[in-house]
Formats: sequence, C-alpha cells, structure tokens
Amino acid sequence: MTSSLHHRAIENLGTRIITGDLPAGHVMLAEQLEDELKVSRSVIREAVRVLQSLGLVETTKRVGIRVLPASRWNPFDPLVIRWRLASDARGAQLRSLAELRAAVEPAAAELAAQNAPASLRMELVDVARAMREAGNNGEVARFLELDIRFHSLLLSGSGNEMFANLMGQVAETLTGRTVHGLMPDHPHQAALQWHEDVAEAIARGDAASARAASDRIMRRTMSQMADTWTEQPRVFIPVRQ
Amino acid sequence: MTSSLHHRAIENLGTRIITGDLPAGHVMLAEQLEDELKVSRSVIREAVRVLQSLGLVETTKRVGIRVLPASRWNPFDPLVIRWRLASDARGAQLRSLAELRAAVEPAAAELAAQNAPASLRMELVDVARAMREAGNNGEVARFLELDIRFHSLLLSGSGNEMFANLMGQVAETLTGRTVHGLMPDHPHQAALQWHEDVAEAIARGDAASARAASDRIMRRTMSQMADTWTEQPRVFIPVRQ
DNA sequence: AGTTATTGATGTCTGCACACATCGGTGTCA
DNA sequence: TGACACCGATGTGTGCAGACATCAATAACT
Repeated sequence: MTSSLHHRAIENLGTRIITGDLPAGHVMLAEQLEDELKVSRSVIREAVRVLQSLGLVETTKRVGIRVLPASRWNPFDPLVIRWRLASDARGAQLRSLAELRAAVEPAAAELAAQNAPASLRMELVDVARAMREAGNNGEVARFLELDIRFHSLLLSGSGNEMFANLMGQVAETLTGRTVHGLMPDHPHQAALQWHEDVAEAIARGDAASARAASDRIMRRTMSQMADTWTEQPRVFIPVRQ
Repeated sequence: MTSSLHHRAIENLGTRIITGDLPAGHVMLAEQLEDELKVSRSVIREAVRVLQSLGLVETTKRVGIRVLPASRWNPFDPLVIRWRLASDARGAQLRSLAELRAAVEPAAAELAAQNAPASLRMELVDVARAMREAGNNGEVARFLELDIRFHSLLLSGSGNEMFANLMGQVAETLTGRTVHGLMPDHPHQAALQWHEDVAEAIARGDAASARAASDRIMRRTMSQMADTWTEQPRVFIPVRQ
C-alpha cells in the first residue's frame, strides 16, 4: 500500500522538487510525466493534486504543471519536512525544527502544568527518573527511548493539538542527534536534573517553574547544536502585500 | 478555478468531517459520493487523495473511505485550520493558534534581531511608529493593517520558514479580533510602546531585549483573550507507543 | 481450528468531450 | 508603412464513462 503507484509518483516528484532537481518555474506536462514515470494519467493527476495541496506545484490550463518556489511550500507538512531532511537542506530543516521546538516546549510545559491529566503527570515523573538511571548507566538506546517519551508526553499534555503534533518531528530530531553521535554516552547531570524539575513542576501544577526548567533544557540543546549548523543559508519568506 | 469540482468536493467533505457531521469511523463508498455530489469518479478520487494527505480519511480495499479521528488530522494545514475556524471548534482553534503565536513570536523576535536584513529592520521601526500614530488617532482599519504588517515582518525576519508560514494565521486572528470588537479604539500606550521596543531592539540587534518586549506583548494578548475562550474543551492527542 | 474460495471495494488504465488561456494571423486605422 | 485591436486555431488541464486488476475481509469448506 505504501508503494502504490500513486505514492511512488508523489515521492518521485516531491523529492525532485525539494532537492531543486526540478527548479521553481519549471513547467511539466501531464503527458510527459506519464511517459517518464510509466504510469497512467489518473495516477499522475492524483499525485499532482496532492502536490498542489502541499504548495509544491500549480496547474494552469494551456501551460502545464509549474513548480512553485520554496516560499510557497507548506513547511509544516510531514512529507515536505521528510523530503527536506533527505535533501541538501537537511541542516537548515533541522535548525528550523530545533528553533520551533525551543519556542514551543517551554510553552507546552507551562500548559501541561495547568491542563495535563493526572496519569500523564505521574508518568512524566517516572520517565524523568528512569532517564537519570539509564543515563548514568550509559544505556544509550533506552535513554533515547525515554527521552522521546518524555518530550512526547510533555507536548501531548499541553492539550494543544498543534504542539502535540510536533511529537513526530521531535522524535526524529532526538533520534538523529543520537544516531549521528552528537549525544554523550553519559548525559550531563544538570540536564537530567532539569528534566526531573520539569516533571515535578508539572506534577504539582507549578506552571512558571515548569516553563523555566524546560527553557533551560532548550537553551542548552540549542547552544549544543548551534555550531553544527553554522552557515546554513536562511530562507526569508517575503511578506505578502 | 477556485470553484472547480475537485475543489468543491474537498470543501464539502472537509467541512463535513471537521464539523463532526461525518464522525470518526464513518465509512463512505466512492460510488455513493459520486451520486451524492453528482460528480464523476475521478473528481471524488482526487479529492479523497488530498483529504488522505491531510489525515482526514484513509482508504481500505474491500471497506471504503473511512473518516479518521481528530487526533490524526494535520493541525497545521491551512485547510484544516480554516475549516476548524468555521466550525463549533472555532474557539479551541483560536486558542491553539494564540498559544502557538505566544510561543513563537518572542523566539522570532530574538532571531530577527540576529538575522533580519537591514531593510526589514528599518521598515519594522517605521511601522511601529505609524502604529502609534494610527492608534492615537483612532484609525482602527489602518491600525489593523499596520499591526498585521508588523507581526508579519517580525515572523518573516526571523529567517525561519516555519515561523514565517504563520503570517497568514496571525493575520487571521488579528483581523478576527478587530472584527469581533475585542480591540479598543485606542490601543493601550504600553502595548504601543512595546511594539516600538521590539522594533528598536531588532534594529540595533539586541536579541534579548527584542524577545523580552515581544514576550510582554504576547502575555498581554493572552491575558486579554483568556476569558473569551474559557471552558473550550481541550483535545489531548495520545502518545504513540 | 485452520485453510481456501468468494466477493466487493479501491487501484489503475484508457478513450473521449469540453473549457479556456495563449499565440499568431488578419484586418483596420493612423 | 507601421502599430494595434481583434479573432480564430491550438494545446493542455478538467471532467466523464467504462473496463480490468488487485487485494483484504468474509464466508465456505475440510
């Protein structure tokens, strides 16, 4: 099902557009795509419809299927994010996600302290303690698993569905950081403590402390990552008149 | 072109799903939709493909087109946001957007102070000054226009395409707030001053001050709005195992 | 209980008619 | 003679109808 012709057509065109292989302004014809991908019109048409909804292309009668500039892409769409992570812009995408996460997580911690259900608060405390144990024992894989669960619970507990939707992206960045050897085998004691601080503040409903502790975690991760994506070009999206 | 059959089919099904008229778990057949919307199979199929990419439905052979629960919807997609704003969940959607904005704008201000191009910084200062003038003269429409431009410039100047993408939603919330009479004819002097503070801090590259001033604006906005959406039910998205 | 056959829905392909933006030719006017 | 407005030819997306392929849920069978 994942490898239906429709999916493959979307993947093929989406990746080629986002890597810049098909540059903005490039015009394609449906018939030409049929020949190129060796699929029928219906497959192409359905794929183009989806790419259109992602802001990657627009269709005009008598012209064809035109590739849109990056400023028109929907930067929050999971497909777009995945394709960008697999492209040369991987660094810029990771930085954008990290900046978003740094902005959102302290706010999510504050909201979780006010709104999260009791069971979630308790699990958060448990997970934070387990993180310290796994971290001190050098259990890298288990630590990553717990880290992902901690931040997922935090985002979920905010009760803001937009924050919660970032779970997947956060998991991806945490995993990527570990896989690429950017995480020490034994996490810093301060970071472990801050995780426990966040969990306990949320458990007792202390919104300000939860935000402050989460903010410390985010500032630390940002300063750790900062040098890895230096000189990634920034994309300035023009303001519509 | 906006009223193509394809587009209308998406709107029809999308709104009905998001209002709950078509509840999660509800199963439809493509043939039945053809009769209902009086369009051909290709239109239905292309519309369903797009709704599938938004996480609103899934298709299964031998079963049909199944409506997915709200936890599967992509809360960042412009269509989903628009449909939610037009539904009973309007209050909850506005709150989510406000919370996201409150988290993002101070971060955007900080980044803009570090990265924004010079011309943008200068325009930001001009707009902030014009806001004070329009505000003091009770020019509501012009003030709204300038307010939208100010916050758009801020988000754009961050150099983070995800932040910049929120321009549209911010414009919508600011407009909605004015239209619904939640804005006083003469904005508070403190708020006007904070806007100038943000602009001037960005202009001189003072990231910390820019964030602090933006944070004051956001906290004030949030406390103003808080009582309008009291007791809007929160949606907790479960953490995937 | 486990295996196989049936069934019914989506997936894919194809030929056709239509709408309409663009381009080039034609004719008019200065 | 040159510039410009008009108008029809052309080509491409949009929409329609019908066919066959595929595959998973269900029923039938051993």
